[in-house]
Amino acid sequence: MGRVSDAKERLMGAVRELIWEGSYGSTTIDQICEKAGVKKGSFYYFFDSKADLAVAAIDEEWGRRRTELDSLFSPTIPPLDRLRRYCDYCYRVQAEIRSKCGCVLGCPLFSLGSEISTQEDRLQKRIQEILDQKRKYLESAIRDAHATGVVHAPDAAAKARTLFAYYQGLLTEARIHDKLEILRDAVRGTYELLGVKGPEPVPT
Amino acid sequence: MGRVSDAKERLMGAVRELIWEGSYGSTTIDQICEKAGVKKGSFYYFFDSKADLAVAAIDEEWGRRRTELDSLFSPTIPPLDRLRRYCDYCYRVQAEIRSKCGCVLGCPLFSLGSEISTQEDRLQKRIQEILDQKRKYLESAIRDAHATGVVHAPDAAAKARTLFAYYQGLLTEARIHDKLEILRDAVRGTYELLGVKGPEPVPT
DNA sequence: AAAATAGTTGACTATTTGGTCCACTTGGAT
DNA sequence: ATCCAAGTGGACCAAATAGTCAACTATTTT
Repeated sequence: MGRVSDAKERLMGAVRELIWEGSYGSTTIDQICEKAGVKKGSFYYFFDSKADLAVAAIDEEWGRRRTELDSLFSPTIPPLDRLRRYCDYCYRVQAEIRSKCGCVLGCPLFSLGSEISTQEDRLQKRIQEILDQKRKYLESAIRDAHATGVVHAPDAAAKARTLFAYYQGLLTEARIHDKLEILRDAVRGTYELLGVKGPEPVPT
Repeated sequence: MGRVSDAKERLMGAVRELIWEGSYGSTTIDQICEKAGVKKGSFYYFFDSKADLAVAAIDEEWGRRRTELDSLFSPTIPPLDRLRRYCDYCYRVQAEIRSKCGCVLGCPLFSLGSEISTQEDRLQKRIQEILDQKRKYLESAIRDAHATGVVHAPDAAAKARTLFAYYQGLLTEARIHDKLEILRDAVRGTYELLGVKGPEPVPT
């Protein structure tokens, strides 16, 4: 009933782009509204604040990403292949964003989480939760790899933390140096970190 | 000749603290001036802008840090010990900052570099340079470790990039989750990543 | 067609912010 | 002692910013 609108979605899209391309602190509500083609009155009709919008925008995006990760990390795929394909996926995502906006932008959640760690409690909590969920994908892949005997990782959770820190570090380095090629190391680094026996697969 | 002052130093100290505890985008010139006990007129007497001050503040701090790193990574120390001691050092620094301001804050350069990657070109360049220099410490330790035969790392530069990404990822995770204990993994992760043969030393 | 609901608009306010200006003060060199 | 370079203070400005509000419009329900 009543009028219908996609202004809410446009606002979420706008804030995602602005934060990812720039930063949370440097994007203003006016900018968000302009990019979304929405007046401030409507902004405050849908959201209480920038932080409120950011939480909603992140949740929406995570819903989409999760289904992609679910398929990348499907238990039907050999565990090491999951990791290899995840590295490829990250590379492709970054390559795409670079060709679209001219810069490598890294992981939006990690950058945002780092930026606002001491501010915006609600937002921070949500980011922590999502990052924890992302790490779970690695953890189960590593556990399966251990069970298969292809790597030695009796403590899959610990290895996953290590691998996750490495991935996020790499992605952030790619952002800081605006260099896509940095991500080319991901597969090799993964294999080294996991101590994979046997020849490394050819990079794709 | 003329009047003397440490206002410049106070401003650099203030901006460092504010950016580290919060973020670049969220710290205003007014805040910096207040924290430093300096009026805006004096601010603009010494610096052109927030970015200009940030560059100066970073350079000054790097000068101090470098001498500490030089001693930590002294070639007279066995290469793996250098890395172990560096991990300890990072832990101590973070523990200290936490007891001082209540939060784990991670690596200020890395967080800042990620935040402003698409803005503030001059500042960004400087951060890239310093991060590159920091990585060199790891690189030479790894090269020495390879020469000693204690690890197999024919491409020391590549290994250093991997290890550096891991460290920075870990530090940023510690900031995001405000958990010091995350850093406890650093030594183990280092050994796994380098594929160190032999028993891991007891954690300190 | 009327009423109720959902969303839009633009004008408005108050505050914060970056930045300027210049008279003034302070301390060292002569 | 006095001159003058180095540094200070604070008033002031314009723009940017967050946030409010009431009148208005469009769509669905009855």
